[in-house]
Amino acid sequence: MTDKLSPVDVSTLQERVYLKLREALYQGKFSAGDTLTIRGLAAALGTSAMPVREALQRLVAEKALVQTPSRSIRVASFTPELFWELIRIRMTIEGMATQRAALNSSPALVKNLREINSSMITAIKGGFTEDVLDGNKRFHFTIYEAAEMPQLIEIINNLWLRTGPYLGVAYRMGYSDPFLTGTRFHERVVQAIERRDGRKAAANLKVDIWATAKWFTRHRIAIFGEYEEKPIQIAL
Amino acid sequence: MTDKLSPVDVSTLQERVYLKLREALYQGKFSAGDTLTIRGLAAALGTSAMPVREALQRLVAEKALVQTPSRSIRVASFTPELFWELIRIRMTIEGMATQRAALNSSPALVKNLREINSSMITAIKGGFTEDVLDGNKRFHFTIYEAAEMPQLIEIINNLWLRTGPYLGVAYRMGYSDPFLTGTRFHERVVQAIERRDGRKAAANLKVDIWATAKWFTRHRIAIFGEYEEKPIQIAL
DNA sequence: ATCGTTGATTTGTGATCACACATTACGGCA
DNA sequence: TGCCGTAATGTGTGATCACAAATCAACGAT
Repeated sequence: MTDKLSPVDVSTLQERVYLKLREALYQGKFSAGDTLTIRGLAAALGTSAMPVREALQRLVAEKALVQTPSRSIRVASFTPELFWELIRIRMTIEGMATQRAALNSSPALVKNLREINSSMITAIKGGFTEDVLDGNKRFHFTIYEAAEMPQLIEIINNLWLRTGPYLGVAYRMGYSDPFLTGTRFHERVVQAIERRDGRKAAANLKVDIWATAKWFTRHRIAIFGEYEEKPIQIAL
Repeated sequence: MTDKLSPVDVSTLQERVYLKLREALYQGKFSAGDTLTIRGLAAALGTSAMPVREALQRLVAEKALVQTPSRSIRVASFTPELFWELIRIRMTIEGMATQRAALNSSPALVKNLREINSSMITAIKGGFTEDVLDGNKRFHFTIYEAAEMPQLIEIINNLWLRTGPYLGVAYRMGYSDPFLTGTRFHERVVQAIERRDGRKAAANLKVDIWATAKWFTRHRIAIFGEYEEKPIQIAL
């Protein structure tokens, strides 16, 4: 009898506000350097200041937002140096997760990854850019889940949140080429996972991350806020 | 004229409360599983509830504290699985930082590290356990600073905060043997950095982390809260 | 004795307000 | 026109309060 009941929503208002803002950041609805005000967001979301305030501070703690010395809250913006540092960190950490995932390889996992990847390809050809973004995220995190390291996934999630606005930029501009080349690396990752070759899997995944990042700087996408000094292009 | 003035403290109350709680966690003044109440801490610190509330939520966002489904806030406690996962993550990330630090090696850095390490040894022999803890942290972070990756340091800092209570346990018990063996690995790390051998440096640092963690489980230190189910001892 | 119930107390959440500081706009003076 | 005080507005911080949910204690029934 009781098993027919689905759990009711017991989340707090603060939590829902947090998720909403997080989602908006992921989708690049805010651009780097934007100032977010408590009262402004509270009015927009139809709540009081309190929940917004706590959600914002949580995002600041997660480094998705930054607080200026004058205590106003802005969307984090990168210098090229910080951007490439983050990419290097992602390559190391997500490479680690991939390596462990390969050890836990199973036919079901491989099949699942292949399906996601091919659905990505059709989404790219069809021009459904939002599906492409979603598929890319699903592909990566399906691997990371397979590593069975919950704390590591939390960390990776946080890193993605920081780079989130970037992919959103590509989405807005209608670009999808970096993802198309990405699917080729994805296939190589899957093949390595299939053979339980952790090193190869990690190596190809790192190339995927690197190639995508490289594409952004090659196209000089406006991801570096003008708030920072010296937005110089650097080679890896 | 104005250069004679030193800057005044412009930090917020919330920030000072946060730092105080963080420090307490580092020193292991709270034990795993303890419940922290807003009003209780506010009374103890002589502030209102507001700053405490925000400091606690920041620590929750950083995973130093956890929030139960009933929304009470506790000091995070580990299962052995989560503990070893964290150690593995630390080995990878801090290994990465060490590798890059070796590339930025300089005679000054090597000299500095040797001094810290030898001061650690005398602190151990003298029984100044607090200095030992401090020296160990200084040794590691001097290396990580040399990597010149600010975001990476933030991440490492957070990982140390999560494992913080543990070293505090050793401090309370008056143990210092894990640190004595640690200084031997430290010396090997320094030698590798001196030769700019990133791989060797990272490898020895990983062993240092692993050996310290191993010591804790070998001595069955009570680091795993009874709040969790199945606190089983596992081998790496 | 064990379990469920009831009541008292504690606790987190969210709203509202006062205040100090930051930011902006305006206006006068060089 | 350019610069600098000054007023006006906006904004984060911290305090306080109301409320619902959780926790704990005492009590009674089985």
